[in-house]
Amino acid sequence: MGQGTRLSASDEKVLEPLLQHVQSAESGRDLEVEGLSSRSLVLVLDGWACRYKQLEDGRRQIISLFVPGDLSEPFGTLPSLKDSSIGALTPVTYARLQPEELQRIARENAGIHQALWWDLLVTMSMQDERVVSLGRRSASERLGHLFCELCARLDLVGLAEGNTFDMPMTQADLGDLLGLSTVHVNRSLQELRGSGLISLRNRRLIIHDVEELGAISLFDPAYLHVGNGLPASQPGRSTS
Amino acid sequence: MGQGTRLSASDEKVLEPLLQHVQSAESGRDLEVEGLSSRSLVLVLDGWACRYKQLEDGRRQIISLFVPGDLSEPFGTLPSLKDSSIGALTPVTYARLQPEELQRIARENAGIHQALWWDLLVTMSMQDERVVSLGRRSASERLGHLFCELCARLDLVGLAEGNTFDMPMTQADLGDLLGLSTVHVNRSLQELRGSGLISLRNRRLIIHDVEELGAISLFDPAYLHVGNGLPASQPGRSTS
DNA sequence: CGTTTTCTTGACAGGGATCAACACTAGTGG
DNA sequence: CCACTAGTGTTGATCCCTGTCAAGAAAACG
Repeated sequence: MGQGTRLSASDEKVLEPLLQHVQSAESGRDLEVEGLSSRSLVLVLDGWACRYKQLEDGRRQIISLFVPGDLSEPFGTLPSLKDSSIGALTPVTYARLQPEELQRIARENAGIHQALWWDLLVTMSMQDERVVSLGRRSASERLGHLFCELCARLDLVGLAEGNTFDMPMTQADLGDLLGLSTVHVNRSLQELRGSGLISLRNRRLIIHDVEELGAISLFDPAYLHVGNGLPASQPGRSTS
Repeated sequence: MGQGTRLSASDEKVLEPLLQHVQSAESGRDLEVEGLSSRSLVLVLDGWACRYKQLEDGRRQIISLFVPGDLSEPFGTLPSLKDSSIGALTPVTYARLQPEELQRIARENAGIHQALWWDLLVTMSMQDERVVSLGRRSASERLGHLFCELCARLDLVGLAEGNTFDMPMTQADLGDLLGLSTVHVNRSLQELRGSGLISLRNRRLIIHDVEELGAISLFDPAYLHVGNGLPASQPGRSTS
């Protein structure tokens, strides 16, 4: 999932039964709360959500972002990534899946199985790249890098028109995601606007010069693994 | 792997054949280089290594740390985490594994299979926690948090004596791992020493007050998932 | 419309980076 | 055993990126 484009039409049909428990949540609500022992998976259908951790003193860090098509836990079955919460950044429509159900389907369907491994791979790669951003990129580089990544991700699910797309995150949310204060996000954003690289009005982002924005933020799309197919082998699939 | 303690003696025996291709590398050398298409897995037997990315302008970010017992790629088979390099932080002895080989063993041995999933889970949890550190913790909090984590990890593989253990990383390495400059690492280290929380001489670290160090760095060991067994179900293992 | 959230701006403080020496330590070879 | 060298640790001085506080403008919303 993540990039469902990789799934064939018949694959998608297999997933339909999963979409029985469709729910929705308003912006700011939690879909899953930290520490809850029994957790289900969340497949975001519409809106943006995130996984985050909150420190005792209130500091908050968003760990990963979910746009439509994204699955909350890579491979849909690491039930113990539960020391973080899942929150809605906008009003969200989502399907709540039972891990066992997804596992059963994956077992019976090679395409789905591969797609899940691919999703896991991309998720981890993005996580790596986020570490690089937080550790070594400046504020505006982080923003530029994020926008380039989002443009690519949203394009895969048909939510980007060229280099324009909806970016419904609040500046405070961006700060929590990129490890910056709200005020500094605002100023860095203006810097990017000032250079003519982007426009951001009414929650709509236009990247005027993707090449240049990617260059200044040291963005190398390789880590998203789009275009290249699946890696040769995946483990765990013992039935042929 | 990761925390091999979870493996029974018979499990360990199964792994022995993997240890045929044992190699070693001097400090600073790369075990695997970014971009190389065919990669094998690295199981660290002795010494410390890391996975890192280097930006075009020279900035370097260490993404994860490998101590003895650690496997370079979670589940041993995400061959495309290859846009990063693996480097030796100290002289390292390691086994080079073929992904297919490990997969075969995992398929035939439930214990190994579970251990690999557990390793993947812990790896991802640590990665999450690193994101929180880089995004929201101050310099000395990051150091304190790292030391607490290391103490727990090394203890699992018998490399910690109480709260004392070898910490062979250079201050420059620490900077690259925690997103700080070398100089600032030095100063933050002195701050921790000054508070009487730690001693660090001759590459040997003593944590004098783990409780306190954990408290000031907002360290919550839950994410390491030690003590609690494996989560109820793992995917991908379709043969019973 | 008023109310609340979000966005902007300014002034100021501070954590952390950078540059540049200098002190140690350890390994090298004579 | 003693220079000699290279890498690492330590310090000081200085700069600047980013955080904090606070208040006003602009949107979003019921």
